[in-house]
Amino acid sequence: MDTNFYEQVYEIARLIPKGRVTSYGAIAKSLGAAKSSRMVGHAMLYAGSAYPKVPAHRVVNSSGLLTGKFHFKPPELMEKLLRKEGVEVNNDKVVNFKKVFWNPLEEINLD
DNA sequence: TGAATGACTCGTC
DNA sequence: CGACGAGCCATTC
Repeated sequence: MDTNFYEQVYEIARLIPKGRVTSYGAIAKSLGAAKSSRMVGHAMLYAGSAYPKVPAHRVVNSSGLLTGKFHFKPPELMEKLLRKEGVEVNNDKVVNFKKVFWNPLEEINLD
């Protein structure tokens, strides 16, 4: 896919450190398209087809809710993976979201 | 080409 | 604090 937009999303998503999560808006913002947060979510759908695979489970909405968990093969996989990486998840939402939140804008350098 | 859709976000009630 | 509505943008039919 020459959809560079998605590629950028994957790039950011892949940069998400283990045990950390980020929001669609944050990724979109890092791409310079803060308003295209929805596209980030759509890109995540392609994540399964993308390679290397993208840790879509580390991407949640601005509230830390696992909005896209139902899109996983087993909807519970997302939460499972996050917990496995050390991210506490309760009621489909990330616990201490602010603490585990990973801001791409601060980590990524456009140098 | 116009209309519909979505793993979002924000402001109001 | 929870529910509702409108805005935004790229992709698809």
